[in-house]
Amino acid sequence: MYILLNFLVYFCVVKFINMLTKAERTKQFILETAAPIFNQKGISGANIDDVLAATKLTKGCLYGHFEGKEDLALQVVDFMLSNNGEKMLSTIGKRKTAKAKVFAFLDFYKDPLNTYMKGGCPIFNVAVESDDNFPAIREKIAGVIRSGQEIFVGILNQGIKDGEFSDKLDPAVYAFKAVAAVEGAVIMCRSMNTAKPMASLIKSLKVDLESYVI
Amino acid sequence: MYILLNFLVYFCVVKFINMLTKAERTKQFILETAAPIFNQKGISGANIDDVLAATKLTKGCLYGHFEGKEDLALQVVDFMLSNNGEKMLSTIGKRKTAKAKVFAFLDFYKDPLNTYMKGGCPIFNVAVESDDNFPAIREKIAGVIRSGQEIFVGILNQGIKDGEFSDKLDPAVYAFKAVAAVEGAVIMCRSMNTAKPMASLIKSLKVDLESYVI
DNA sequence: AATAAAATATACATTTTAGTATATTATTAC
DNA sequence: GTAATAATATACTAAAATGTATATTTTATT
Repeated sequence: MYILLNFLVYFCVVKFINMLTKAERTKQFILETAAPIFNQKGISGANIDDVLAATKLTKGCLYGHFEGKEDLALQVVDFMLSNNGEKMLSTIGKRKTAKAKVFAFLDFYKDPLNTYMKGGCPIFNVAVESDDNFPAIREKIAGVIRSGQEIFVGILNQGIKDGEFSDKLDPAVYAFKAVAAVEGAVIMCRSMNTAKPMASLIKSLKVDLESYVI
Repeated sequence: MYILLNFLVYFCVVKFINMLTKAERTKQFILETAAPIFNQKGISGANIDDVLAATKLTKGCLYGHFEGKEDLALQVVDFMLSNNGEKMLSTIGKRKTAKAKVFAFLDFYKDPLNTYMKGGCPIFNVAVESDDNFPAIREKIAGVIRSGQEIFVGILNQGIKDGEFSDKLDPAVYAFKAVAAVEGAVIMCRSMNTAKPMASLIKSLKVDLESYVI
């Protein structure tokens, strides 16, 4: 009788609800909470005590899940990157045509002062900090940028193949330019504390692409 | 006789050569040496001992010239910004036409792996780190970006006035796009450890402008 | 319900970094 | 040339950050 009850409780609470053990959930919670701290303060600027204060956990707990600050930083970066990737893919995935996908990508950046994760784009934030200091992380970021470019180029190529775009369009050049511009703009807008120039930039990048629409 | 000699030595060594007192030169030397450290490691990542090691000076000396790390960081940022501004203005100033000025600006960024100051563009490096953490510095950067945009827009407007460009060109939009793209590209290239995409980007931005040339 | 294993809390130790007091040396101006 | 002043060096203190040992509590399984 009691055994059955306990099993039920265990099943409902632990397994059925999310299939995650307590420890796994705690670790995930730490990563989720630490991510915006690292994204805002940077890897060097963020510190363990910030994370402990935000999570209201203790050192014993944190060090039970992570070997140290370096390990935490690395996993936080991984978390931010996969998080960002998911969000971007789902944004683009909702659209059918190549043009719609590109437009959705551009619109993703329309509000640089209120990024989905506080502190701006994690990819570029980490890119700037890691290029000279953290070679392992730099390589990780490089991989993300490269694969992002590949996806973007793939979309444009598909557009050409489908007759959406003229073959005068150079996918690699447009993809690089669009990402560079929009990300550079995020940084400029955040510094100047205004989203205004971003709107015209996105419009302009759309016009550029439109000029290749058949 | 000795008085004359001393006066001569003083005049030649201290005044004639550079008009700077020893202390002023030391301070300048500290700023010059600290700048690339801060530019590479960031404000949070850089520390006093790094600067002491690089300058081979001692704490007593450094704290004689700066109130503390915060003061040093602030003055290093100022140094980097004015340094960058001078370099850019001299680059642009050498050119006569608006088109040549813009092209010179773009070419300034052609080698993102070997920036004139180690660590990439100081403006954007500091912009990324300061946007959430150092409001005073953020405002300083914002001012530099704004005045940079004004200068760029001024050049384009002059170009329109002089009949170099069609008045279909929107100076504010092009200026913002060019800076955002080229700076975003610096970050991407540095992360991926290749300057290659930058070349096509610059070419593309030049082609964009050419389309407005009358 | 009981127990082993895992997760978390507490208190402490270590390391790193920033900052200061004082002594020494060099510079400047007479 | 010398005295006053400023610059620099040395040795120490203070604070902040990371990391650890151990105790306690919670979770997961029977």
